[in-house]
Amino acid sequence: MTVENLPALSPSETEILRLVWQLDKATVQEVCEKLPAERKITYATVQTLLRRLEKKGYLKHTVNGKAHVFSAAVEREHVVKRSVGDFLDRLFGGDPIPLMQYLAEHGTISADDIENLKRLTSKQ
Amino acid sequence: MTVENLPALSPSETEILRLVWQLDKATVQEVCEKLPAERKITYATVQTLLRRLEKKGYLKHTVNGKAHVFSAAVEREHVVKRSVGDFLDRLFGGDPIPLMQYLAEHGTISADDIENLKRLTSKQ
DNA sequence: TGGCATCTTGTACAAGTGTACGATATTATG
DNA sequence: CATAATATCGTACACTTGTACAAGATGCCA
Repeated sequence: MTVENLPALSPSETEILRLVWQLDKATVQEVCEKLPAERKITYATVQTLLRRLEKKGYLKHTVNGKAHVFSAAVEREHVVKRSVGDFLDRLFGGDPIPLMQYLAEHGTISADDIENLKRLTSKQ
Repeated sequence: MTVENLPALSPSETEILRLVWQLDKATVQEVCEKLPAERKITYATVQTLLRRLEKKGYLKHTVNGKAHVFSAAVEREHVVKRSVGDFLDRLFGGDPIPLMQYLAEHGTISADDIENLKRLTSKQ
């Protein structure tokens, strides 16, 4: 399943999906624990979001005891690609340069980081 | 009015807002014309989105003849800052480096561009 | 085996979103 | 001034999203 055909991710769903990626496999509880403390959201809500992510095709689950263990059903790279692409289109008309510039100016990005990036791009 | 207090932008609203920025001032028609051809959306829909953007506080309008002329009510910089910040949080847990990397690897970004960015950051 | 703790499932519901029709107002034009 | 063209405004409506409760299922421990 390519990401292209899947329904779009809502902001909250994206957040949850990221945590599942980070944990590789995760139960509802584990995702809850990984949430930043200031993000007050109940177990039940996380559960619903995981369910929706599965229904949309982004996650699958296996059963372990009574708990569901969720994991990615599509490659993270693909999701990132589409998400960044969409974001870029909407906010910058598709041009990545202004975003790079913004990050370079306002992000906590050092000259070293950029040096590394430069190496990355020139290496192919 | 700082952007902080304003209701969040939906994807479609963001797209329309970007066009208004691009045009500086724009009527419904002008925004429609600026839309990419493959984006099939009616005049009425654009109108609604512009109205909602105004209601949310992102746009204001003056009247010229029978047409409304919309323009930004908040600084683009601020909106970009918040949008990028939110996006970064959701998809990358707030860390800009992976996004930079992604753009460097997959975007159409030349080594020259990066060189410029480097100059940008090291200059402060 | 009985119950506590923990899970999932079903369901809910208000608000937001994407999309747009129909009615009404306004302006330019013949 | 009548009318066509063009605007806006009110409204609609199905779908999504964010958030969550309540009820039923399941596994664990005494």
